Amino acid sequence: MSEKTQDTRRRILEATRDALLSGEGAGVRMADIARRAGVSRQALYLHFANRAELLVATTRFVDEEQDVDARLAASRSAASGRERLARFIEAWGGYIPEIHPMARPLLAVYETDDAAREAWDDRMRAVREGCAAAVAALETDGDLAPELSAKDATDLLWGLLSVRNWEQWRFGARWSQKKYLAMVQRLAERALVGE
Amino acid sequence: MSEKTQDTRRRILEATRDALLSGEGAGVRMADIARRAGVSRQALYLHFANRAELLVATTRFVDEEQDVDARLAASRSAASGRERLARFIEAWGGYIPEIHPMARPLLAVYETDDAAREAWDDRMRAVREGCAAAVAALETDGDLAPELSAKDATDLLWGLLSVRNWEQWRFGARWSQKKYLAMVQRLAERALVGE
DNA sequence: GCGCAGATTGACGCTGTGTCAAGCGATTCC
DNA sequence: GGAATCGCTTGACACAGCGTCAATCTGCGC
Repeated sequence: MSEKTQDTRRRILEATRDALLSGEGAGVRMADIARRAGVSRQALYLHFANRAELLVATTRFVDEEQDVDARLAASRSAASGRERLARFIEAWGGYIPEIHPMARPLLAVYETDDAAREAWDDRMRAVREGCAAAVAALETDGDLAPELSAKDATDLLWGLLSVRNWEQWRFGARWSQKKYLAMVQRLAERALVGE
Repeated sequence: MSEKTQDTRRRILEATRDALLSGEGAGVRMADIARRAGVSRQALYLHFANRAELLVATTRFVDEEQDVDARLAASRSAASGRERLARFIEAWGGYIPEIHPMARPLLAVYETDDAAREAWDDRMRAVREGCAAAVAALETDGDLAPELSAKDATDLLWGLLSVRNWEQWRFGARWSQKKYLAMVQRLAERALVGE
């Protein structure tokens, strides 16, 4: 891959990100992206096999820009399990709004597009690992509700922190981001921590 | 509308329901439905303006068959607020699996199709009313967590009981329907009821 | 100057939705 | 018994958007 290749590729990714962020939402077409990148529609296919792959690459690109790993890692330094849980929710819940514009079109084709599903599931598995780590920390402290297995607690938390739930509460119920975070914190605490 | 018209319409609705139930999922095409109904593809358009409208009509049709209103109403006879909450979760949570095959393709076009969004939102508003009633009953008993307003509690419950959450826990986490119900019951109790 | 990589251009195939016009059989109306 | 009407069929078509292909162009390394 030459420097030029990398440059074009980058421009395409930025164009995709910007197109998605510009509010068009799920209706962003390959032709739109190409125009925005100042490149022919066919050039997109020289760099990405199809639309799904391009979307996936774009989420990864944005993840790197935003340094999501570092954000999620921050919760690791928490002193207690309960604090770690809170820090993780804060980190992930605060990150959702940033990736949501990218996530939306991906979710829109989730059912019909194998590549999109694969990519989304892959990212969500990473979130689940974060959930599992927080639950493990709780368990170590003896703070995990005794009636919950670690697996069930992880899945419970994972579900609470889903992007779909964020959409539901943020837009369906019209909660502010701040309120969303506060409510989910409270909910997770009550759901996972033993009395 | 003649008897024959009604008959054809009914056959189309049944064919749509069956096609959706037969596992094809969201990928059911107009042509498939027509073939199954033993009718020309164009006949579908004589009865329904477009695909979304047909899907919407099918969910209504199934709702009537299943008598969803009666199911949800059953919770109304509960003696206490807490029992009413439990009965409502049981009724709605138990109904989701039945309508899910119909709901899936509707949700798939939710973003792009106004009619579908309208219809789905309408049905979900009905669920929210059920949530609000359960929360009101809790409040009357003085069992609602004091830090929650009735509205927030309603939205919280509404979110927990969303179809997306059911999908997440049922398929993402691979919980059984029984486990889903038990977990959501526990979660709702802890989330809404004051100590 | 040669050759190749990266990009462009323009055309095409495909799928699935929705539209249109002509026609056909059964029922109804007088 | 003929005409009008209704419900449906048949076959063709337009359109959007994705993905593909072949031919061509441009610029760089050597």
